[in-house]
Amino acid sequence: MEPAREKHTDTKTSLLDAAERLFAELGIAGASMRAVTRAADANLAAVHYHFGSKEGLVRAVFRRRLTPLNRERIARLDDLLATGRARDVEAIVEAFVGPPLRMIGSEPGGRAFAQLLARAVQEPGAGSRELVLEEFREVIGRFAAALAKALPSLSREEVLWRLHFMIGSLSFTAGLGFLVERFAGAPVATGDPAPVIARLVTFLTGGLEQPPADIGEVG
Amino acid sequence: MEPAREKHTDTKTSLLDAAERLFAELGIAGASMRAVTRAADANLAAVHYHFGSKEGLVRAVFRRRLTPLNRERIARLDDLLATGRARDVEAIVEAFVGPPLRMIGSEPGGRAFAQLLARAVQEPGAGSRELVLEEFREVIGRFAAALAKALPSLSREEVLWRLHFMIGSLSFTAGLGFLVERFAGAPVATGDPAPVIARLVTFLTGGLEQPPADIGEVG
DNA sequence: TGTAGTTTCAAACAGTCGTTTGATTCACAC
DNA sequence: GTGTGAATCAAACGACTGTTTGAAACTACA
Repeated sequence: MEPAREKHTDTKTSLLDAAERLFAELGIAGASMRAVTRAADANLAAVHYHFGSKEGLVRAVFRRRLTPLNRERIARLDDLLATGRARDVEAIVEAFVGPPLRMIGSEPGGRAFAQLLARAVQEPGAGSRELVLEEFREVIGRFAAALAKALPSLSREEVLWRLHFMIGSLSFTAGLGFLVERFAGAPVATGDPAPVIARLVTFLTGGLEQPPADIGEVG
Repeated sequence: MEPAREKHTDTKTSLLDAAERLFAELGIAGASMRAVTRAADANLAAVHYHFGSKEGLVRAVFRRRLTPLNRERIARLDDLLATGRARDVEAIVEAFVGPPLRMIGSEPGGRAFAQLLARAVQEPGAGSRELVLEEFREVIGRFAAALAKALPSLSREEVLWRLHFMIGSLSFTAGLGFLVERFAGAPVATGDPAPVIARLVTFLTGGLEQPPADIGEVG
């Protein structure tokens, strides 16, 4: 009755790849299981056999990339702290935004997954938001603490807000380079994310290093 | 055969209000017309009578708020340019992010619409992305030009990228304050968006005023 | 070759989707 | 009253949704 544990992952990964791509293109709600299984050259019932339900497939798609991604972020942060660069804001920012943006250029389904991830945080239903937030909890906590130490003039609340703004820029950028493409005609260099990372790190570092905002006076 | 032009807007606005709320809560694909018409105390066929189709309803929901919102942004920018504050980056930023964030606190469905808008830019299908981008075209162009003049050390491409990052932070913030709420327990002051606006303006101004990123060296 | 267990398959399940229809009700001019 | 077009209504359309079923195909060990 129970499906095999870690054996023939052939159709399983085919389903994950197809789901990743179609979820990104059509949205989670918009990608039907028939479309996913057709794209994966698998039978309609294969999803329920391997993942139990559509929601199970969604969770598996996210976990496959999100867990190692956040592991890399934390490893990079640990490396910074171990080598005495705990006050290097730019390096901390790079450790946060670098891995996901590099994933876009390196791994095959990276771009699709980045789009999917950017949308999932705000997309309701399917429990994708809760899952993503749970996967992010440790990373957020670690980087918030690191930024608080690197920017001692900021209150903890201020640090969290700026981390929030930072995630916003990253999410928007990871999701699409469309805005620049669309409004500038600038041929965004797909494949090499290094310039985008450099620009984003510069921008975010400037914002993080600002003196605390004066929120006393209300217009 | 043709529906009346600008007459009984009663059920029409009821449908718009209900659709705005449900689209934000459940997503555009997730909110069925049956749910919308039930929430609006209207007949199922009312949507097709007044808006032609679900896509027509979606477009109407966006247009109702987006057009005056962008008009206000441009009016504020014009005011800045007319009063000799063309180099005041902080004021330009405020003119861009202030109106949508203030809308959240002031108008009844403002919060729902902000959520909806934040998602629509990245949500595929239903043509909502194209519609929103079209509504934003003029605003993006105007603010890109203004920022380019206020920040003469930046190339046009660099300005567009930073505007892109800026929109990302704004979109993420307008969509939800959930991150700060979730990870800090900080009771985000709903109703009064002034502190959030002040924090965001400070952050973005710091990022915009950074010297150009060195994208020559690739790690 | 026999048999147990994993995986795949076609077919159907009940339910929901957006849309359409044709009749009915309503407001208002004559 | 009569007539006219806007507005609302219940009911149904075909298509599509996620899920379930039970049999068939396949693999591997005896």
